[in-house]
Order: sequence, then C-alpha cells, then structure tokens
Amino acid sequence: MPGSYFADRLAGMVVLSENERLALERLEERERPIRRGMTLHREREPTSDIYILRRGTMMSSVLLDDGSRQILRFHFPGDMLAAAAMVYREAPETITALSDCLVAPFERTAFAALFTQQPRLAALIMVYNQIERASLTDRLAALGRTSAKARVAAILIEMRNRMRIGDIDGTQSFVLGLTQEEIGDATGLTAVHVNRMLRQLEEEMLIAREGGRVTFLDERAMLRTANYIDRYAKLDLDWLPPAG
Amino acid sequence: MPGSYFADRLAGMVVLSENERLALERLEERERPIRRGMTLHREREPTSDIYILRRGTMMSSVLLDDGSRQILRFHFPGDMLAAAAMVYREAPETITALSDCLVAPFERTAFAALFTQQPRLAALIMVYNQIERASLTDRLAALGRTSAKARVAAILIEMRNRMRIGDIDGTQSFVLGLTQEEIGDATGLTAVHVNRMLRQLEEEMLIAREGGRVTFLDERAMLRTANYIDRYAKLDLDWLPPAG
DNA sequence: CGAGATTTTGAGAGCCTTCAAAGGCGGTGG
DNA sequence: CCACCGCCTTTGAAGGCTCTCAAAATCTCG
Repeated sequence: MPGSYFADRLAGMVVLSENERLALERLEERERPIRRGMTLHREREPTSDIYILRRGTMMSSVLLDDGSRQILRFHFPGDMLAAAAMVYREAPETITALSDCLVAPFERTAFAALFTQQPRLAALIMVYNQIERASLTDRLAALGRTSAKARVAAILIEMRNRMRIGDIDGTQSFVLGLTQEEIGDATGLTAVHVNRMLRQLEEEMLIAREGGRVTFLDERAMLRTANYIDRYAKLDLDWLPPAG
Repeated sequence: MPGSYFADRLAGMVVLSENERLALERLEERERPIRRGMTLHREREPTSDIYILRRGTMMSSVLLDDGSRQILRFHFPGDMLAAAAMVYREAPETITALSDCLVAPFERTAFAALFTQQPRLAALIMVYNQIERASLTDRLAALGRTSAKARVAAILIEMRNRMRIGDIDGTQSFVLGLTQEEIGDATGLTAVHVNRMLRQLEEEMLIAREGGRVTFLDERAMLRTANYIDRYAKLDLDWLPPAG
C-alpha cells in the first residue's frame, strides 16, 4: 500500500516537501489488519510498536479497579495510535477496534531518525499532540462540568466531525458505530441513561435516529447544547522550522 | 538567574549534554514575576509566549457558558506553560497564579531552533508532553468513573507528590494552597461537597488538617481510594536520538 | 430460526447539588 | 493594635440528576 495516511493528515496543516512525504511513507511500510472487537494492546502489557491507523475506527480506554471502563478517545484514519509507547514500558491504555481496521505499525526507534533528519516533521508531530491535548481538555471540562445531555451531544458531534474528514459534503447523517454502552463509557454515564438522553435529543427534534444512523436535524442547537469547540481550527504554525 | 528549571526537570529523565543545557538556558534568559491571583493569559486572548515556571504554583482552567469553571491542571516549578501557543492563535485555557510566581517567557520561534539544533531535546519535550497526556487521561477517568471522595483524594495526592519533587524527605505533611472551591473546580464538584469529602477523609483517619496544612495519616489507604498511578515512573527512553 | 447482544422502559434509591446561613480567618486601614 | 470586612469554611435541609435493578422488546449474526 503506497502513500501515508499520516502524511495526509499533516498535509492539512502545512505543505509537505517530497522528502518529508517519503520519510512518513517509511513509517507506514508495513500493514496489519485488526478485526472488530480485537485489541491492539491491553493496559499494563509491555508496549511495542507505534501505529498509524489507515482504515476503520478504534478507541482507547482504561479499566478501573471496580471494573468500570472509561473510554479516553476515539481514533480515525490518519491518527497516530499508542504514542505512549515512546515513553512507557507498559501501555497506559487499551486500544480496541470498533470496526474492522488496518494499521501500520512502526518501531519507536523510527522516531529518533525522524527527529534528527526531519526536524519540521518532528515539530508537526508535536503540533498534532497539542491538538490532541486540547481535545482531551475539552472532554475533561465536559465530564467535570456539563450535563448528561450535553456530553452525549458532544460525542455525537465529535464522531460526526471526525468521520466526515475528507467528505466535504456536509451531510448531517452518519452511522455512529457505537453501542449505547460505549457512549456511556466515553461520557461517564450508564447505558440506560445514555438511552434516555438520546431519546430526549430526539424528542426535542435535535436529532433523528433509525438503526445505527443518526441525523442532525438542528446542528446549531446541537453545537449549543454540547458547548462544542473545533480544535482543528485557528491553527498558527508560522514558527515551524524549514522543511527538510 | 542562571540555570534552567526545565533542564532540571528533563535531567530527571536522561543525562543532558553541556550543549543541551546551554540551549535550554537560553529559553529561560528572561524572567517575569506574577502575583498571586494574576493571570498569565486568559482563554481566547491572542497567544504570545511560552513559559517555564520557575517558582510558585499556577493552574490552567476553562470557563463554560454557564459560568462554571473546570481546572485542567496544576503547574509546578520546571513545568512548561502555555505550550498550546505553539499551535493556536487564541489561548485555549486561562493560566492563573495560585501563589506569587516567577516565569521565564520565550518566543515559540525558539522551538524551531531547538528542533533543528537539538533533536534529542525536541524528543524529550515530546516525552514530557506524553507524560502530561497520561496525567490528563487519568484525570479524565477519575472524573468519568470515580466517586467524589476518590477525586478529592486524588487531588491531594497529586499536589503532595508534585510539591515534594526535590524534597526526598518523604514528609507526609504539606500546605495544600488551594481553596475548597478550587478543589471543586478541579474535581468537578461543588465546594460544599468537597468540604464534606475532606471531613469524611478526616473522620476515616486517612488525613488530618489544620489550617491549610494536610497530613497523610494512612498513605496506603489514600492511594487505594484514589486509584492513583504515578505517571513519572516506569519510563523507557532508550530510543532517543544521541545528544547534540 | 435461535441465541446473544443491544435497546428500551419503569420504579425506586442515592450521590451530589442547591440554597441558606453561621462561624472562622486573614488582611487592611484607621 | 484593634476593628472591620471579605473570603473561606462549615453545617443543615431539601431537591434533582443519574444510577441501580429488573424485565421486555428489538436487533444482529451465525
């Protein structure tokens, strides 16, 4: 499989040089399929590779002592997975496939080469990390300070926005691909209450549902109830070093 | 003020070369005092510099539409502040001094130089970001899935651990330096309920309080109720490029 | 078509919030 | 040095948001 999904992602931020693109393609030389429901690795297991997600959706989560689960984030094509392997001997989170997926694994030593040979790419990866960090803090604020309805609405918006990257046909309808239990584990709610919140959003005519498909009927109202901020907007990358 | 507080922080992870230390010292050439209660910058204001905290404690927070506040994290000497300025045109969070502080501001273009001239330092900064990310996900799981008592205990542990860096005299007593309102904004609780949880921890003989001073009476039990994980442990940095 | 997973719905309980007010502490100005 | 003031802490009572438990209905997949 030629090309680099991660390069396509970074290309949304800056124009990549040919050398940079080649360096990124080397990261994605190998490829590995992951079936739906399978895990890339489990919490506390020894870390190994870092991955670029090429197809499908995945999630990372942690298990707490009482058996409850917190979903930390969802992953989409072009995302870097298990970046914590560059730091920790044991994985801090479990990564699971929500659909049949394709990932490109590479060794973390590949990073060392990137840092010495392609400084701008290294900087771009740091930029990418900062965006991810901002998303995490948004989720943190949502869990700490917003209602159940707002959190469920926020998940719906996030999934919609991230799934339609590439599709500019601002369709308001999409297949969620999450069980209500999973929405609950992402929002800190029970599946039962997620169900009630979805129903409420439906009764208020903010969304419509049929099967696993969700349609936004009133996007403005959804954004308002979810307190949503687009962290992929208003970037400012003038300071980056020159391309290598 | 010679020296680099950030270098001291990174030195906890690897042995820095002389050149690396000098490069980091250049980041901290300037110095600026911040009085208690003052802000470094506010949410949505244009970003400017990035900072290294040299003395005091600060916090970053966001305000929600309904006026409630979520504290995202606390900052201690050696921490890098406002790193989001390397990405965003507008600050995603407000940074406020909890005590009288000293910060060292530098321009984000300084990063470009670091990436091209000191690749290993750039990699170390990324390592530092990953550790911060892991802490954030721990907080996320705590807010989503743990009880009020566990969250309050977790904050106490975090503050104690981060304040005693450098002091190896495993003292179990420390000055918290937070109001119960602030603990509430960090844990997603009301100040009233924080008070009740502190009282409960006290009644169960896990902690003692006098004035602003907190003493851990049963550290084991505290760690257990808080579900605490030390994210500064079990690092694995063999892959880093050679020192410049 | 059958079995297991998922969704839906109801009833009751509990954790945490809201509202209210009193007490304590530090800091400031006279 | 003392009095006053504002902020912080503490406590009580009541209410609500979300959870737990339970069971039926629906869907998905083999």
